[in-house]
Parts: sequence; structure tokens; C-alpha cells
Amino acid sequence: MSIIKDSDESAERNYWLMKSEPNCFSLSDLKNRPEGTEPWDGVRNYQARNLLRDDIKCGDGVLFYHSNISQPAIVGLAHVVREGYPDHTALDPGSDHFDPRATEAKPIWYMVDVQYLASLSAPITRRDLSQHPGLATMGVMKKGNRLSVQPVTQGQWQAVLLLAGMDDPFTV
DNA sequence: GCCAACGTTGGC
DNA sequence: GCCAACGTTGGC
Repeated sequence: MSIIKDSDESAERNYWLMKSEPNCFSLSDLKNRPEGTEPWDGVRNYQARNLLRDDIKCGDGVLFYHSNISQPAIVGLAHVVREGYPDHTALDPGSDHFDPRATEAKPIWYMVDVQYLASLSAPITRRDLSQHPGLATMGVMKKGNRLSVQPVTQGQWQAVLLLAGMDDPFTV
């Protein structure tokens, strides 16, 4: 929530960073989905669940981050096209993300749908981030941080786009 | 492959 | 409610 008074709707937009292991689900996997859209399922962490269920809204911007590889990096942009709804993979005994405690009435786990927007012409690596004063403080850079969905400030979002040499997809 | 950091579980 | 044990994440 911005404290700066602004009648522009863009002031309502929030920004997030979402991690994915590209061996599991990469940015190009997202791009190749129908409509470039995919449910962000399988999150099994309560802090991230709360964000998915309560805070992440349609139209929010997403930095797509590849983790657990030799060069972890922000690789692209996405946006939220459907707000928090029950993650049905928790109910599926055949799913890797099955949770026997989850029921239709009490789903426990939630997800959002994200849609591909753009790939960065060059990934922004952790080294790049660490050398940028405005980005070195990002949550993803903190040692031991393993939140797979985490908030990003508008300033960080803009700094990433500036570094990437891209126009903000949300500005006209 | 190593290992530090973290979240969760479960005994008490 | 405490806390040790454990499993997982994820950078390096």
C-alpha cells in the first residue's frame, strides 16, 4: 500500500518476486502455456500462502526468478490474472503437492494465476543485483531467504526494468 | 556436493 | 510452550 497520495490506478499495483526452479518450471514454460498463463500451484509455506490468498491482486507485477541453478537470476516479467483460489493439487493424492489435511471446505493452500509478459534481454543475476545499491537489499538477496513469493517495492521494480533496458509494461 | 538457514514436527 | 531433530531450500 502506497502512502503517496495518487489518484492514478497504477498506485494500487503491487509487485512481487516469484521463484521457480527452471528445471521444474521455467519462464519459457510459462510463455509456452496456453495464453501464457499458469496456476502458481504447489506453494507449501504459510507465509507465502498468506500472500497468495490475501495480498496478491489481479494486475500486480511479477519478477520471474530462476533459482537453484548455477546463475540464479531474474529472467522475466509476468502479471497476476487471477487472485487467490484453492490449490487443488493439495487434494490430489497423485500430486507431488498432495496434503492429506486439505479438504474442499478447508483447502489450506492457495494459488494465483500468472501470465507471461516479457523475457529480459539479459538475465539480471545475483551479482548484478548485489552491485546495485537499490537492489542489493531485495528480499531475495538476503542470506537464507527461502520465501518463494515475496514482495518487491515499486522502486525495485523500476530499477530492474532500468537495468534491463526495458519500458515498464504497466506505463502507457 | 556442501552446508547454512529456515520452517515444521513432535516428544515432553 | 519449549526445543531438538529433521527435511527442505538454495547459493556457492
